[in-house]
Amino acid sequence: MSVNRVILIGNVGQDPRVKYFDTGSAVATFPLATTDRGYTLANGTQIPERTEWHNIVASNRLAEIVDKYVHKGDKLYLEGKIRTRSYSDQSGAMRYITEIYVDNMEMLSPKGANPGAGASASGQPATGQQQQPVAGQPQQTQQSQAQPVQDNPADDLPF
Amino acid sequence: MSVNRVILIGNVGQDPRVKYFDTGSAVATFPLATTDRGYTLANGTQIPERTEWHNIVASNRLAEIVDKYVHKGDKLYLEGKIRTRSYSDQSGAMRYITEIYVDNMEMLSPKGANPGAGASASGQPATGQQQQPVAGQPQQTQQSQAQPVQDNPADDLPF
Amino acid sequence: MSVNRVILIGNVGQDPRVKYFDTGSAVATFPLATTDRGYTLANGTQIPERTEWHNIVASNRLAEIVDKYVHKGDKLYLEGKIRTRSYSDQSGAMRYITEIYVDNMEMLSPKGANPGAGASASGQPATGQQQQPVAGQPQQTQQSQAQPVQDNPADDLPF
Amino acid sequence: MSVNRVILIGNVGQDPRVKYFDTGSAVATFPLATTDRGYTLANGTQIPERTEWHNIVASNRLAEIVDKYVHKGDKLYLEGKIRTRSYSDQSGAMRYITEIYVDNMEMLSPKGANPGAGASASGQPATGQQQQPVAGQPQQTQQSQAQPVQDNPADDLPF
DNA sequence: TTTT
DNA sequence: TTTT
Repeated sequence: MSVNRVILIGNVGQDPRVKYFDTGSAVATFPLATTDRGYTLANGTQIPERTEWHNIVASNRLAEIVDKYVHKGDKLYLEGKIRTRSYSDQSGAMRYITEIYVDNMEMLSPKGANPGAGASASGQPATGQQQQPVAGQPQQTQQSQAQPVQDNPADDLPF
Repeated sequence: MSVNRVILIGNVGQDPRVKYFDTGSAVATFPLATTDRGYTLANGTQIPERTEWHNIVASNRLAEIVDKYVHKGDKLYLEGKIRTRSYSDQSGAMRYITEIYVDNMEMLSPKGANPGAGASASGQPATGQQQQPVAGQPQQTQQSQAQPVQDNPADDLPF
Repeated sequence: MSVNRVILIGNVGQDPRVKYFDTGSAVATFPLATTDRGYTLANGTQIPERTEWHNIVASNRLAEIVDKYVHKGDKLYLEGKIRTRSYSDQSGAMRYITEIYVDNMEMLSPKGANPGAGASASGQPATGQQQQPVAGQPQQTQQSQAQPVQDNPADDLPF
Repeated sequence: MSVNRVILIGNVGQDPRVKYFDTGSAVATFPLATTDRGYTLANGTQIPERTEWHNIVASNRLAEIVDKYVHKGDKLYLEGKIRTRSYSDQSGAMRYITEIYVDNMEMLSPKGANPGAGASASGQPATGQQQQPVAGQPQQTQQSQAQPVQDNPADDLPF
C-alpha cells in the first residue's frame, strides 16, 4: 500500500503542447513554475528566492481541458502524482525525467487573463518554446531547421 | 505566491546515508518506493503494477531522526516539496535529479520491525548500497578502489 | 474555484455501520481517531497529547470496500473533503455535524490484524456501538430499550 | 502515529476577528467558503452546486498576518488541521464546533483587491458579521444591543 | 471509541 | 532497492 500525491500552485511557463492520438486519447504537457520566497536564517544567512520548474502531464479529458483553457502565464492548482521515466539520449545513455501526472486541476486566473498565442492576431505559435530550459527535460542538440526533423523517440511522450 | 507540496507513503529501499557537517548541520538521503496497483481499463487493457522510486532528502533535526530510526524496509509517511537540481556529469554535460525535501515525517512501521544493518550482530554496514541504482541518480563510472577517491562534487549533496 | 481536501491517517474507533439502499447505493460510516503528540512549549508549558475524532462517510463502491475490509482498530489512510450538514434535534433546534466524505482509502494495517466482530468466535455484534459518543454527533436522549425504536430521521444518514 | 491535514482554497466570508492576549499571543478567526461545482449523475440526477463554510482559526504570528492582510472576499490557500471542540450552550447542553487550525497560508488575491472595512473611509467595522450564519458555529440568541454584553464563555475562543 |  |  502506498501514496504518491503532489499538490502544486504555480504559473504556466509556456502554452501547453497537446497531442491527440488516433485511439482518441490525448496528452497535454507544459512547464509549471513554483517559487519559494527567500528568507533569512537565524545566523543571518540569506536564502534567496528559488523557482522550481515542474514538467506537467495531463491525459485524455484533462488534456482537452488544458488544450482549451490553459495558457502561458496562467495560475493553476494541480493535484497529481510524481513519475520518473527513463529514455535514451543521443549517445544512447540512460537519462531520467521526472514529471507530474495530473488528475485534478483548478484554474486560479480570472477567465481571459492570459489569452495565449492561439488567441493573438498573428497566431504565431511559440516556436521559442523548445529553447526554454525546463528542469530535468532532455535537451536537444542543435539541429538544422531546414530539413524535416524525424520524430525523436525521446521526444515522443511528454517533454 | 505558490505551493509545492508532496505527500508520500512508501517503503525505504536502503538504509539512509547521513552526513554530518562541522557547521552542525546534517543531511540524510534514502530512496523510497511507492507502488501503484495495476488495473484493467474499460477496453480490457491491463495496466501493470508500477513502482516509483523517490530520492528523499532530510535536513538537520529530521536528518538525525532518520539516522536513528529509519531503516531499509520501513514504511514512512512523508510531507515535503519537490526540488530538481542540476549537476555536471563526467563528460561535463548538465544532468538533473529530482528530489523530495522532507519537512514532516511519521513512522508507519511498528517499532523494531526493521532493525537495519546498524542493529545487526555483524554490524557490517551496507557497503553495497552505493552501487544500487536510484532512479534519476547520477551514475558513477567504475573507478579504482585502490587509491583514495576524491569527493565528487556531484556526489556531495543528496545522491 | 475552490479546493476542499482532507488527508487523514488514523485508527478506526468502531466497526463501520453500512447501509444498502434499494437504489443500489451504499453508505458506510465510522469514527476515525487521529492523535497529536503532546509537546512542551519554549516557556515550559506542557501541551498534552490530544485525540481528534472524525466522522467518516464513504459511499457506493468505497462503502462496500469498507464493509468488507475495515474493522475497529484498523489504521487507515483517507483522502476526502469536509462537509458540515445540519439536522434538527429533538427540541427542533438546528444542529451541525461535520463529516469527512472519503474518496480515496488505503489500508495501513496488515491483513487480518483486526478481524472485527463478524470474524470473532462469539460473533456478538457491537450493539453497544450506538451508545458511543462521537464528537459532534447528535446525542440521543435516553429511550426505552423495551420497545422497537423508530428510525430517527436525524439518525438516517451518516451518524 | 497519525496525520490530520486539511488543504483549502476558498473565499473569506467576513473580515477576520482578531484577539490579542496580554500574554502576547493572538488568535484570528474567520469563515471561509469553498464551493463544489454542481454536476449531473449518469442517471440524469442533477447535483447542484454546494457551498461549504469552514471555521478558520489562526494563532500568533499567523493571526497577525491575518489581521494585517486578510479581508472579506479574499481568496486564500490554507493548510491546517481539523479540530472539534465542545462547549455548553445556553441551556447547558453540550455542543460541538469543528474548526480548521491553520499552520500555512498563501494569499491568492492580488494585493489590494479587497481592502476591507479597516481600509475604508468610514472604518465602520463589520457589525453584520455576527448575523452571518456560519456552518457549525454556535448561534447566539438575540440580545439587546443597548447594554454592554458580557463575554459569553462559548464566545471566548474562535467563534 | 482507536492507536502509540 | 522497498512493500503487498
